[in-house]
Amino acid sequence: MTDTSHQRGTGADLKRAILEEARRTLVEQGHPALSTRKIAAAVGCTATSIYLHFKSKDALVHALIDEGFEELNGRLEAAVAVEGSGLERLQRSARAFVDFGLQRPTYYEIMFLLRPERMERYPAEAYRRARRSLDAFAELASVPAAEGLRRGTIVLTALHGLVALLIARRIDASLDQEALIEDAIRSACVAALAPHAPGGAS
Amino acid sequence: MTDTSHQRGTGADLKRAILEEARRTLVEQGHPALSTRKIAAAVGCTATSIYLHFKSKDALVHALIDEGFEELNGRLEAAVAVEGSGLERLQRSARAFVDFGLQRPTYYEIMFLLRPERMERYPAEAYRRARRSLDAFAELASVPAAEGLRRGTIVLTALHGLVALLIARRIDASLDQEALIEDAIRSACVAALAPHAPGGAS
DNA sequence: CGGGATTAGTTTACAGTGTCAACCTGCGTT
DNA sequence: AACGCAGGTTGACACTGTAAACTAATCCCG
Repeated sequence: MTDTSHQRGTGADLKRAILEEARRTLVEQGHPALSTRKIAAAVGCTATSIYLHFKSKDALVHALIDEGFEELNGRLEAAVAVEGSGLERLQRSARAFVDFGLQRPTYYEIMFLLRPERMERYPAEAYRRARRSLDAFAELASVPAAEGLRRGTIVLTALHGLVALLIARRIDASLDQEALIEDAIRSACVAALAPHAPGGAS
Repeated sequence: MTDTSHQRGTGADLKRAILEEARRTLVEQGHPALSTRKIAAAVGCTATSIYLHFKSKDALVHALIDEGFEELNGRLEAAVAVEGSGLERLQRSARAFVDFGLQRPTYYEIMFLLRPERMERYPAEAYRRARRSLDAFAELASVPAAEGLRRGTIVLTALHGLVALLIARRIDASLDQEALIEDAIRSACVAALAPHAPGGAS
């Protein structure tokens, strides 16, 4: 028998199992329900074993954050790829961003709603990947070209506010949610591509 | 001696002291640093004594949330009161909202960044007061009148996203923050007062 | 084939957290 | 004087993340 009672597979199997269980808990019960002990119990190991495969609980969450950005970036790339005017593509990207947030609220939470200064440093290289959504908006909103980053950031903040308040159920229930989203996206995107607002110099 | 060693004042004094200490901790160290035991130690009572004056830790946080909304509403009312065109007043209100968030980030956190479903029910009556900021925006943005609530909500979401990402330091550091805020506010407010976007029927 | 070194787990323990139940204590009232 | 109660305490429970020390199996090398 290769089965030695403890040690499932090479040990990388346990890591996979931990990650899977963490993902399931995240999706089904949200980030605050993530507990090393609960994961360990579900997976059949002790809580401390998790630390053999992840430096800390935060590191485990980072892995899930990466998954989230992978999916989000995929959606954004797909949205940008479709033909259309600049405004159309920007709007489609925005819609993809919002849809991701509403369809994967628990992922959105760990990706955008967690205060980063309360977590261990998210590795710089991963952080760069996390910024790709912003880059997408910046590129599409580069009407005066030099202002792409600012315009893109403004679009991102508007969308983030929309998603954050929707997820938190802080939006008046009497509003038609779909109409609200449509309208908010249109406002943000049109403003981003507007020629140039008067008042600011340079 | 009226001093009976334990029992400071009528007991309402202790409640005040607890609230003060909680406020100080919140402002100086943020919401996650709020701990019943730490507050108790600082105030000179036991952790459980807090529960004589507050139903739960959440109830204590609710009290702080109320304080926050009191200040925010005051600022908004002051901003609206100043004379000017509708756009000007809307922009000033928006600016007041953003300034509040940046100057009182820890208050902003418990008011808007905490997932409400994870807290005990915030009393309905208090919740109404919390909505006054939205009402302010809705009133100012009531260009087609019937759409005031939607337009106001969109302004609120845009501002919230801006503040949330600024507080979380998720905004590219190379951007001029002041210019970003100005631009974001202008975009949101102008869009809110735009005559009517084409495309949507009715 | 024998024997360290390494790997992958475990047990135990620590320092926290919010909160509940039981107990005590001194004051005001009847 | 006795009662009751408001306001406090002690101690406990069930959690949390994680560090230290220990154990058992495997791998590689001489």
